[in-house]
Amino acid sequence: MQLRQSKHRTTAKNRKMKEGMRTRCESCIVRQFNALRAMGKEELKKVSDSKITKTVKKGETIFEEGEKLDGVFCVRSGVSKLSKLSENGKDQIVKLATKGEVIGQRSVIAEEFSNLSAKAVDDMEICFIPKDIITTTLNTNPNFGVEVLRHMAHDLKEADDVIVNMGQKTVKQRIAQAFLYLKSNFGEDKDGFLTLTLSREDIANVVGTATESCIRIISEFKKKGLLETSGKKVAIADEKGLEEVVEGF
Amino acid sequence: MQLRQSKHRTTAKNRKMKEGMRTRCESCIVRQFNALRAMGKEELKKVSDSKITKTVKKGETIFEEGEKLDGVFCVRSGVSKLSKLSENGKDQIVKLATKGEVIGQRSVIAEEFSNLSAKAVDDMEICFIPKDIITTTLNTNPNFGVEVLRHMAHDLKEADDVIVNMGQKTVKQRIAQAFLYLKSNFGEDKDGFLTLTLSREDIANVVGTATESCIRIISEFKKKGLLETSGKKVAIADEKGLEEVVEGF
DNA sequence: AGCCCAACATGACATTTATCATATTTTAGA
DNA sequence: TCTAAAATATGATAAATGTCATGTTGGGCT
Repeated sequence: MQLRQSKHRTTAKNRKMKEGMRTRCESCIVRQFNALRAMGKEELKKVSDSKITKTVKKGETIFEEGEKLDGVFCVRSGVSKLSKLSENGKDQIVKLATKGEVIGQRSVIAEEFSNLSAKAVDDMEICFIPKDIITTTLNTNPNFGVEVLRHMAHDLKEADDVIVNMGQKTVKQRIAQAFLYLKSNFGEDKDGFLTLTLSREDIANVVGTATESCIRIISEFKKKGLLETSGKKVAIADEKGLEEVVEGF
Repeated sequence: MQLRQSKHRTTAKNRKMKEGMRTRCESCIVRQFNALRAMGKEELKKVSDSKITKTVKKGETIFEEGEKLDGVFCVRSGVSKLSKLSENGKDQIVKLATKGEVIGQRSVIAEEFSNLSAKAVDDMEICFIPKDIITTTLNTNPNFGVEVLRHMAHDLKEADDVIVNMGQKTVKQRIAQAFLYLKSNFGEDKDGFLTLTLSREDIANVVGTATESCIRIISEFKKKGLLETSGKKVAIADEKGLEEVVEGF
C-alpha cells in the first residue's frame, strides 16, 4: 500500500462556482434538516441576506484541506464527498454530505483550518453562509447552539461507527455495506440503479482499499448475483445477500 | 475474521464504584481542560453540589453500550477506554479518555442510548454529573454551549483522523503510531517505560487487528530495536525509527 | 513460596489484500 | 462521429493479515 500518487490534484482553476439566483432561507425546505431551523426570524433574515447561492459542477472543489473557511456551506442539492489526503497520496473519503447537510461547520466552530476537503460528486447547489452570523448566533441563541451540538453529536456517532467497521470488517464486508448505504441514503432510479453513482475509485476511497481490489470484489458480487451493473451504474440485485455478506457469510 | 466470542462480558457485578470524598468543582484543576470552565459561579456550584465522586478500579465498567446515561462523567485521574462491540464479538476501542476529559456527553446531548461502553484501563477517579445541570446550562448559557461544541468538534476531527489511518495505513504502521501516541499522551516513567500499559489485546483493539498479529508485530519491533519490553511494560527505544515505520518505510 | 490462570509468544498455514502489468470499455470532448 | 484519455476489468504474483494450535511466561492469589 505505497506511493501511488493522487492523479489529479484540484487546482484553483476548477473552482469557479457559478453564483445563482436568490432564494429566501425562510422558505427553504432544506433548512428543516439542519440546525438553521433553530434560528429566530431576524437571525434567519440576516443569513438570507448575506448568504451566497452557488452552483458547483461535478468534480469541482468546494474547499480544500488546510484552507481557512470564512463560513459554512449548506447543501441544497447534490452530493459532496468530504475527504482527507493521507501520506501515501490516497484520499480517504470520510463522509458524503447531501441535501440539508451543512459542511465546514466543524472547522468554523473550532476556528481551525479545514481538516477535510469537499468536492462535488454530483452537480450541486449550495449556499455559502458567512461565519459571523453563525458565531454571533451561537453566542446569543442557546437553542441554536444545542441544535448544532445535536447534529455534531450525530456526526460523531457516525464517525465512531465507521471506525468500528474499518477496524473489524473485511474489505468485502465494507464494500457490501457501502452499496447498502448508497441505496438507503440516496435511493434508486426507476430502473433499479443506485441514484448516486460513485466511481470505483471513490468507493475504494470510502472503504479504504485499492481501486483494483474494489473492482475485483464488485465483479465477484456480480458473478454471485448480488449486484448488476450497466456502465458505471450499479443496481442491487440481492439486498438480503449483501446483508449476509456484511454480517460475515 | 470470524466468530471469535468476546471472552468476558462485564456484568452488573463488577460495577460497584466506591463513592468517595467530596471535592469542590470550583477548585478542581481538571475543569480547566473541559467545557465546565465556561460555567458561571452558580452553575458550577450546582454541579458541585450534585456531582458524585467515584472510584473505579482497573477493569471495571463505567457504563455499557446501549445503556441510558443520566449524566456525564468527568475524569479526575486514570484512563478509560471507550469501545464498541462489533458483530464478530470483538471490541473496537474508539478513544482513550484521560484526566480532564468528559465522557458520555455525546449520548446525553443527543438524548440517545450510549453507542459506546466505557471501562477503566487504570484505577480511576471520576465525577458523575447529572444531566439536568448540563442540559439546563446548555439552554441558558451560550458560552457553555460553544465550549462544549468546541470540544466535540475536536473529538470529531480526531475521529476523522482515525478513520483515515484505519483506511490508509497498514496494521504495522498503526501499531507504531499507537505507541508514539501512548508516549506523547501519557508519557513515560523514570525508567523510560510508557506510563500507560495496555494489554496486547487492547492495543490490537485500538488498531483493529488480531491479538496475535499485534503480538507478532511488537516482537518484530523488538528485534529491530524500535521497542523494548519488560513484562508487559513497553519502552520506546527508537522513536525516530517508529516514526519512519508510520510514514511507510 | 508456590500454584494457577491469563497474558504473551511463536509456528504453520490459509486467506485476504496490494501491487504491477496489461487489456478492454466507457466517457468526455473536439 | 471519432478519438484520446480515463475508468473499468482481469491475470499473475507478492505481501500482509488472520486463524488455529501449542508452548511459555509472569503476576496475582492463597
